[in-house]
Amino acid sequence: MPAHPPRLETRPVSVHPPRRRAADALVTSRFSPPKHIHYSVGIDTESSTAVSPHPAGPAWAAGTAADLNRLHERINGWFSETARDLPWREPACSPWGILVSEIMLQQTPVVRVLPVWHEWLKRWPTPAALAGEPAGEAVRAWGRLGYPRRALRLHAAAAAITQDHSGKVPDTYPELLALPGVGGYTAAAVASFAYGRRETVVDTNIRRVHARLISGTALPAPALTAAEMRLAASLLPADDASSVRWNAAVMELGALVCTARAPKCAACPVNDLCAWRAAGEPPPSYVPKGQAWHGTDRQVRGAVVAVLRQAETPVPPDMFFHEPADLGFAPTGIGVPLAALHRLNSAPEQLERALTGLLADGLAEMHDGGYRLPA
DNA sequence: GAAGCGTGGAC
DNA sequence: TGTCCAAGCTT
Repeated sequence: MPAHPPRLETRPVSVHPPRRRAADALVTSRFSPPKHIHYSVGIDTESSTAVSPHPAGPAWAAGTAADLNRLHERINGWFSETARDLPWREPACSPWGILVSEIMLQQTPVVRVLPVWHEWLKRWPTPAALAGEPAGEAVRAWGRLGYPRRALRLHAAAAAITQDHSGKVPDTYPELLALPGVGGYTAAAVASFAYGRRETVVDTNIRRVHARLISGTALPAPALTAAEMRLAASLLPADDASSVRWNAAVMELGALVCTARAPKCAACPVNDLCAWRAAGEPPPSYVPKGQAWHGTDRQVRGAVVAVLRQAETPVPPDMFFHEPADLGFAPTGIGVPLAALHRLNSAPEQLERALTGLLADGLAEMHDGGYRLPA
């Protein structure tokens, strides 16, 4: 059955912008609302599940324009007072800086990204600068952020931007989506935050806020659904500037207040409107399965990449399969990650799988009979 | 659609 | 200590 867009009822509503404090200058300047906002409120009239309240939810969720405006006012006001002064939110931050931040922030906490992001932008202030160096340098500079394939893809994205976009980060969703390592979330986030476009940004924070506030559930579904996208789109303010601010504000609310564990409902600007609270905070309907770590191939891969990051010359296979002490390595330099690798006591087959996988993924290559990061 | 992919802080 | 989880993407 062909998909078709839901019918939308729209009507303009004017709202006053929240008061602005001097301390929020950095944040509010990038996410500055217009003097008079005219929301064109979209209500999904065909897919009632998208915006319908939890049966026990408060009256606001009837989905009227006034209700939606209340949400916008409250959450935007909270954002003005509470938003963190992150460097990629500064008006002077380039689209490249924002793209780099979005890739680094995938599955990775802000506090760990900050120092690496600063070093990265200092060393490679433009996509062309990064594209001009070997991919292995990107993996090295990635440090211990995790998921080093992201570094590889960011390097590939820089090359694509340099070759196909004259060195300028593209400003439309489809062009961004075509870049390596850029999926639906990141494409929408860069188009919104770097270029001020009206895009429906949906990340894990926003999904969780919507799940609780609107749907009345403790957690969103295991995977992003079409209904969630429709809901997010229906909540998005109509004009570009307001939509950008709303995207950032809801994400920040999920990151700081509406957290996965122990949400700080007392500090929430919309706690009286929350369907999940009104329903008595029912527990999640499913238990998310945590990722195993100890003893896994992933753990071995990580330890091997740590060795390659430290190595200045190709690493012979023997060094992975034998005790570093037996090979005469002091517990310094490359001896440190080697010792860590051997403490894992992984089976030779597991080590073999890790090395083979790294070669297949382009995170390692053979040179002079040894393994090294891609040159 | 499910599985695979890193890392370290918080509780 | 072990478990959970963080601005996802790719195959």
